[in-house]
Amino acid sequence: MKKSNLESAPKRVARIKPAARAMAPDERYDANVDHILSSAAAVFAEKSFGLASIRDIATRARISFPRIYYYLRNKEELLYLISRRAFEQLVSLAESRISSNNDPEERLRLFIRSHLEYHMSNLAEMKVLVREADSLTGRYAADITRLKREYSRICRRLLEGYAAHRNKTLDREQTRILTSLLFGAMNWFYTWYEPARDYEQRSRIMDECFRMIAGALSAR
Amino acid sequence: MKKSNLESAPKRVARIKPAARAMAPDERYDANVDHILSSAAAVFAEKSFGLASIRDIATRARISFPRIYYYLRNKEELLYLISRRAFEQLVSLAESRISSNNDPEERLRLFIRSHLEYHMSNLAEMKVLVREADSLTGRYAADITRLKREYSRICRRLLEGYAAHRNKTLDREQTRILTSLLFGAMNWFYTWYEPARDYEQRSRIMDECFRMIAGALSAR
DNA sequence: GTGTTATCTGAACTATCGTTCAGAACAAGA
DNA sequence: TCTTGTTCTGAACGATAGTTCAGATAACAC
Repeated sequence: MKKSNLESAPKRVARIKPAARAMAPDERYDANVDHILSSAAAVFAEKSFGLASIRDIATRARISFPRIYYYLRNKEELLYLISRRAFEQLVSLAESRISSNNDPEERLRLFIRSHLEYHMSNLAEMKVLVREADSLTGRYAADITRLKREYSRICRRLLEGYAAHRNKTLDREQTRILTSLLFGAMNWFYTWYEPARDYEQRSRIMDECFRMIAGALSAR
Repeated sequence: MKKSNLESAPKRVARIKPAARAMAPDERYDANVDHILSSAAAVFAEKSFGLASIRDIATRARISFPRIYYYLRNKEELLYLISRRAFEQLVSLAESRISSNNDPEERLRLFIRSHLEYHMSNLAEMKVLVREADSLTGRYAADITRLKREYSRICRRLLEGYAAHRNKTLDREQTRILTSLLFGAMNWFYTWYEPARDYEQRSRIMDECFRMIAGALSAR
């Protein structure tokens, strides 16, 4: 049985940890892919995609390097799957959070919290997502671009909703600019966040971020 | 005569374009280094540091690849000098802009304008600066970190000055967080700026950016 | 047990990388 | 023209990259 991750998902048996004994075959296969992907994310985050080697990733994952090719097609697919997973998780996390509330202000705030919380607990993945945004090519790139646009649209809608709620009118350009500025502010996060120092500031950070984008609507 | 770019600057003769005939030897040497560095910046911006090869850079610069080693020590030094130049230019541009004004609000606005204008006219360099921030090692890395801190401190000071001017008190944490959010918003710029589409929006973008950070101080 | 299929790995292949170097080409002063 | 030092390049180096594959090993059905 072989891998083909762009279209469908194959399933088979393996084990990376002896502990993972009691799993069903499919679960183990998925767990192995997971383990490889998170190791790859860590290595890509540390050395960047271009400077990281398959052998580095295998070492970090504590497996032999040809084993990676049993589960994944090639190096680019590693990056693709890391990115896809991250975006899918971001989208579904955001959607589940904002669905619980109807107040436009609260919805925007929840989106920011959702994005930053995911960022804080998935620093390696986010670093990869942000830095390697255009290291993918062809269908891989197209696929990720689509997801990114989807995610971005959620944010833009929330911003529009919040503006309307405050009786401010934003034209297309303003909405686009403000959305980009907000994503910039949030995506820069991994460059300065140090868990040991900043963990207790988490909600303050999220508040400041909301306050900032909210404030951008004040003076008009 | 040889190169040594961490400490002092060497000088000698060469010519990359026949046009650059009338230059003095030192000027030509510097012009050649410049030409190599800006070609390297373009290639690093396009393919990332890790994926770009010396041969790619030489091709882009239309020179033979060993020639790069006549002027520069190694690949890392290319990245180092690109980064150092960019930061030095950013610092001196910002300083010359804000020195012309004493109003705290205008000074902050001028800093933002300065940063974004530089960004807009040096997209490749900024992309490299932002993405390859930690691809340097040892003294190279230490040197750039120092410059970055210096530049960042300028911004922080301006933010503090502006807050004081509006009778808001910011504690250390808030200042740090807001500075980081502002830099994030600005440094994300290269990911969405398309000259053909956005050139006319330049000052609007800078205004929105200022309004955003100014607005962050409003609601307290 | 045997057979079958899924899983894994050592070894090897080719390409390309960063870097070096011996010497060619060139410029300039004598 | 000859000399001297600077500038440039073709060719080559060792290292390491991504990837493949034949065969070893393990898992399971019978």
